[in-house]
Amino acid sequence: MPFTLATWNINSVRLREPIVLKLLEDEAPDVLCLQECKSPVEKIPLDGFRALGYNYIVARGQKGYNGVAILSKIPMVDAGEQDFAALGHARHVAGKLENGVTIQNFYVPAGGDVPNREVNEKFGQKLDYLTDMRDWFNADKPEKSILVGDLNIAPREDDVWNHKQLLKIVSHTPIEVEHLAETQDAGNWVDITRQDIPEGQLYSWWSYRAKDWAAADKGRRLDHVWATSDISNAGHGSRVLRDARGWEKPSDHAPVFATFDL
DNA sequence: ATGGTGGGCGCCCCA
Repeated sequence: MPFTLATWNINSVRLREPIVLKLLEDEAPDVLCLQECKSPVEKIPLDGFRALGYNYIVARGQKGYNGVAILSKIPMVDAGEQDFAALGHARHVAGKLENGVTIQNFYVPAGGDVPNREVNEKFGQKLDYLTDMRDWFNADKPEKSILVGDLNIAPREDDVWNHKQLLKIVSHTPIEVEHLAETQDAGNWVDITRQDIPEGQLYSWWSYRAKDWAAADKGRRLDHVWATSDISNAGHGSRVLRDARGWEKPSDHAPVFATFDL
């Protein structure tokens, strides 16, 4: 059975309930993973999602910051969470679907402005978060799993608008890219988006601070869809719904899609 | 070198 999944950093699920509903109505993915919900779980507006058939929902939240959720039309038979790097943040939730696939949904710390853990605690927390992910995957190798989320790292030269100009900018520094690669290797994860779209510039985030985000097109690919190597061949049809960045009251991220024939 | 915008919360944090 083929199923389609999307991941979207929504930057407040309460403020942007209308565009979440629009995405679910227009595109109808079987599974939608959200990050930066910025809401306690009990204040997430679930009724509208349920009315569209997303009856299986797991979420983790806290007041004002972070927060992740998985909305699914496919029954979920198990759920879990991990507090990587012991930050006490709602940055991870996992759900096992009835079809045997496990979804890992992550919101990796952004890491602040200065790429030096000696002077910027947040950068150290970001690296530690990735190291903890790596160790977790090494200790318990994932199988038949899909990892999605805002990983806050654009690893490839063509994942950013200007590689040289961003080498010292948090999200594209070599040490972050190295940490991400170690995490990816530890879980035998395959980058499905780049398996499908191997060539060319590809972004999923554009800053709010640009006068005209589309004209400037100074984007970064921060949002990812990975799959374990045992199911990576089933992945296809990846795309970034760039249009959503131009919707009414948009998130600064666009949704990333992939389809799996399993 | 800097400031630009946006969300949540409440006199400032975070992205």
